[in-house]
Amino acid sequence: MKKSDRTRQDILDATASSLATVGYTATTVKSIAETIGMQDASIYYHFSSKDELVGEVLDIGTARAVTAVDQALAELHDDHDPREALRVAIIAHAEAVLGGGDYPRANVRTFGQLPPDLTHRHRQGHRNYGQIWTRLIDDGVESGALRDDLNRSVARLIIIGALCWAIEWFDAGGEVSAADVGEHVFQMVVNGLSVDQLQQNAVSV
Amino acid sequence: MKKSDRTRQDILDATASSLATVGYTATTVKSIAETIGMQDASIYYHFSSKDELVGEVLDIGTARAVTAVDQALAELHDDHDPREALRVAIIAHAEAVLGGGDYPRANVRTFGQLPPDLTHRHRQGHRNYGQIWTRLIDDGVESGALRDDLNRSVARLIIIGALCWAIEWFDAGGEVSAADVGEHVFQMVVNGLSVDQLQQNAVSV
DNA sequence: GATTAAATCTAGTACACACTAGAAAAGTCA
DNA sequence: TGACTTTTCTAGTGTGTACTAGATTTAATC
Repeated sequence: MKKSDRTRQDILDATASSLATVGYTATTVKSIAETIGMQDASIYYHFSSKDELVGEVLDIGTARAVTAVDQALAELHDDHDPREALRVAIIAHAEAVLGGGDYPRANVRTFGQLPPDLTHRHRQGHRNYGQIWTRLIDDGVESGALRDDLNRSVARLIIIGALCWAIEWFDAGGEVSAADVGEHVFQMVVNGLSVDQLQQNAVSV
Repeated sequence: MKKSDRTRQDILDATASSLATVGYTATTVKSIAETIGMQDASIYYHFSSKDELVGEVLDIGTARAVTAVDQALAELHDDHDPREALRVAIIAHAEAVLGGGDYPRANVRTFGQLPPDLTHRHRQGHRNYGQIWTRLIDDGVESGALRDDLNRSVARLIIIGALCWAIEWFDAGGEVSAADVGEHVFQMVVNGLSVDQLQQNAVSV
């Protein structure tokens, strides 16, 4: 029993790592097996198919991303500014997807290249994740902290998109940290790049 | 001679359409041939390999995106606000990639799922495209219109990322147009979502 | 209309892939 | 140690892929 669980975990880890770095197609059962020093056929003792294995990795990935954001939000004070909640969530997402483990990265990296079955399987998970952000934006608008003249759904997708796409260019070993990327996204989408009156005053004070 | 050119164009079009909708792996030589009513082997009379064909499609895609943005910028007045240039470029990009033809869409859609050779082949094209945006941001910062406290490279990549990822959720038949998405990205990253003093004044006037 | 060139097709090859069947090995426990 | 279970391996199958060779048809030219 113990042996099986450990091997199973090794397979999941190797798959997550491969998906996160080379994507779905280049992640072959054979390459996974080689990574952990097994024959490819042995994988099928633990998982009935490649897609079941990949599906499980992606499930773990979404769960971890949700947990990371939820946890960050839970640490806020009760009377926080809605913008601060957005900031905390954005940075948590950035750290989970860019700096975190292979599982959330595998999720974002393989988005758009999965076979229809797997895409469908994770639709609900993505919807749940989206709802966290929907609530954050709704809170901001309804409290008067965020503008009400933009389409909230579009705004939500733009924020998530900016964060997800960062996986394509982010360099884990570079000078810019995952949290830095999150902070930049927050500064841009909430405060804006423009030098406006408020900010000019703030600087001159 | 004429026949060959037309067939060649049909192959390119079918490939662009397939890449834009189902991605690189699901775009097979056989499926391309079926789309235009040919045998798969006949493709090889016009192109020496799948990747040469795909490469040509992607070249056309980048060229069209660059042209779209350049053209939009060329129509600006000489004494335009740097923010207006950014706005025009963002909307042009959004329309080219979301509302435009299959070629630019194929580019974004297949990003991150191409074999190494093809990725390398297009690195220079992407770099050139990025420089357009680098200049736009530099102009904005140096003229004092945009904030100087953020990493310009990160800011550039976040803007492009938000636009590129939109391809994953944008619905061409929906209520929100490609230009709307561009306008939202501009409003968010330049003016920000936050209701600040300036905007409150503007509303109250 | 005959000759040549261009374009497409038929029929295959070779290979990588996910996956299977059954034998062999490794581990477990009396 | 010996019987049993769990795990892994060896050796394959079938399928889909990019791609090739050579015959065959279609179009252009004189």
